[in-house]
Amino acid sequence: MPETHSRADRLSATRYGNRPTMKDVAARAGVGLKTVSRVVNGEAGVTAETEHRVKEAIEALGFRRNDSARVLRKGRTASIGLVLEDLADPFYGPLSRAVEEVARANGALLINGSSAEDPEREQELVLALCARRVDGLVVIPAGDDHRYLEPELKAGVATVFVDRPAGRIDADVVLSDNFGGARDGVAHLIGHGHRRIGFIGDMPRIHTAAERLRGYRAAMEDAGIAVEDAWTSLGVTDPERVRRAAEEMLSGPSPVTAIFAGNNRVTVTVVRVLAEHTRRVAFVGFDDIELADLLQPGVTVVAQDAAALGRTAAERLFRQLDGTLLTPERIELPTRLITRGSGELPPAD
Amino acid sequence: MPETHSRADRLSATRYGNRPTMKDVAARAGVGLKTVSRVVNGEAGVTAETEHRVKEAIEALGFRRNDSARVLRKGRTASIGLVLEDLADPFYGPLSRAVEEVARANGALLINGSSAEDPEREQELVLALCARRVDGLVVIPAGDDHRYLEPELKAGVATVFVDRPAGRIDADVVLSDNFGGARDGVAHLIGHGHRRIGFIGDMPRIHTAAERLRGYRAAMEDAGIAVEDAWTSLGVTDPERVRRAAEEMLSGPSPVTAIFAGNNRVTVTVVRVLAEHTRRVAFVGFDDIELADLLQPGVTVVAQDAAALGRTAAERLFRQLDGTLLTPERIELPTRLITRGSGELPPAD
DNA sequence: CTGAAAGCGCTTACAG
DNA sequence: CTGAAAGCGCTTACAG
Repeated sequence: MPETHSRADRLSATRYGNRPTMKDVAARAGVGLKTVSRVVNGEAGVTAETEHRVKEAIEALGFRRNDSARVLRKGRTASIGLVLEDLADPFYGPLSRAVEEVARANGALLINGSSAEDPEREQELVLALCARRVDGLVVIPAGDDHRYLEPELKAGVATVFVDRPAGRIDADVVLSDNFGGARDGVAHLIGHGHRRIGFIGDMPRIHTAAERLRGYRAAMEDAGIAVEDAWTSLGVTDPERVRRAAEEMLSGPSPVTAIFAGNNRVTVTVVRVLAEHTRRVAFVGFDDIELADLLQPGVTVVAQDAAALGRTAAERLFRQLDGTLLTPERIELPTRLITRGSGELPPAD
Repeated sequence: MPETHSRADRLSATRYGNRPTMKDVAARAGVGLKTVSRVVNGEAGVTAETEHRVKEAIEALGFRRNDSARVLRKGRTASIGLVLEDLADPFYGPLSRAVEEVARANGALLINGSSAEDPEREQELVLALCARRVDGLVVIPAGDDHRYLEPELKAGVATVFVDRPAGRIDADVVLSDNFGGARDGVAHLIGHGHRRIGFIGDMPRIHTAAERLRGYRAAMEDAGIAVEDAWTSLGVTDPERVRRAAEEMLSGPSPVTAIFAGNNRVTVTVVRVLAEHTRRVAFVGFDDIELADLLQPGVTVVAQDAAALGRTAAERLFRQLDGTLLTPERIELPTRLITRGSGELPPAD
């Protein structure tokens, strides 16, 4: 029969303080502290009879080892921190899950936090994680100066940056080929006859946004097309701003005939604007989005592999912790152009 | 000038053990341990001069308080655990983020884990979190027997279940009105003239799947329609199974004229199948999905508010920790029918 | 096979 | 205003 306890019961007990400890178990089983420790940790050198008595005491008291205390003594916490921009962004779901799986395979738990694209909040979070003595850190940085991490790195906190590089420190980084992906995507539009192509991206201080813009410019230059100021727009990716940017590019005397979107948030809004638009405008977006194949036309994208970014970063993190890895590296993962229709539309004029 | 340290340097230092401690700071500043503690924690009663000296020592040594040690002494860890099915599922992104925001507002960090819909893995994760002495737990359960949590609840670990109820224990739970939402969605199809309506859902052991099926049956019964066996299909939500289920319902001598999907994973696949289908089939899905408004026709859904689920649960968790909350409750959040076209199609015959 | 002592890095309770 | 001692719940190193 399961006993039931009212919440009042639970609270009357000063929480946490009155949980049974190894000392309580030892007293009840009539053995020494170290013997309990041996049984709890499955160490050898305990007679079956003693072990049995200890296990009974553990069961009877509802003992559960306090890993906080263990950690203090052992040095490693078996936990890693993941700092990203926004847990709610679909791009980070598969990335987080991949990091978690690698952590799990290495016996570690994952502490997660969103920086909300705020450098101060990033630093606050990272340092809170360091204070908890996480063994390692996977960081999608919001800021561009990470010298605040120097003492931590020196103290041995493993660190890998993902999606964007670290600023002003030497650290491992795993990212997508943002430049090449954007260049290919824009070249694809040019290949389909477009010359007036717009670029709408995230804030220029964000590394991926800057790189993708650079890719756009490179493709245009390769084709000998001079980019007009009115064709590029960088800024926050909220729907209102992106919508305005798209509508401006699409109006006026010589509107763009194609748009390249700098990330998934931008894509969602631009696709909406284009759906309301009468003239057909070609479109390619960076990042794949769900159901992109079912829209009319299907949405052509430059896809990056978010899970692979997370997996690669986490694996490097644990290799740092093993001591296998000695030199910080920059790893670039390829992107993939997926053609579905929107990027293959010819210019409307 | 930022110094740079090779990874080898960092590793040669026995990690973690050789971080400066308060004792080191005290020695360097020529003060007692308690004085350092006072400065670090911003407590009153330290002269400006002493404080200054301590701060200099902290800076020089790169001291960062070890919160693991602090936690051991204080009792509360200022961290909460969130166990969900799959971090990569877009339904859980906004939910996690909402839990994180509430945690942050209460000064707590979030430890995150995926159960992968496996009851054993859920238990393993939950107990690992308890061993870390998280202050509270937000659980989207995979299993249906949570008696293993009894000792933890008794010890004062705050706990709130979300999306699905706890099994065999008395605990707070926050969920959507799965029954009512599904019933309304199916009634909507019936209102548009459908009588042969299919239901494709998740595994029947999952509470939400069972409730939504019950809602489907209730709507059919209210309309006096006898449900044929071939019209319902429950099981894993991977694309192959769902596709097969949909195709079977749509073929044969008297196919369904409408389909109700039990969750977002099912919706994505069914919408794909219907897009390939020549005959027009009406559709309503449980859970909203991105870009649903841009498909042809727009996808009518029964939307639940994932962020509200997370926020409500986390807020209750902290109210438990305050001692404000005394009786476990079941909170049901309403769903909302969003009509976009697919659910308003008339029967094809 | 078993256990007493010391210590991990902090905070608490107390004394000066 | 300041600090020495004890203790949080474990593990480590050692002795029997």
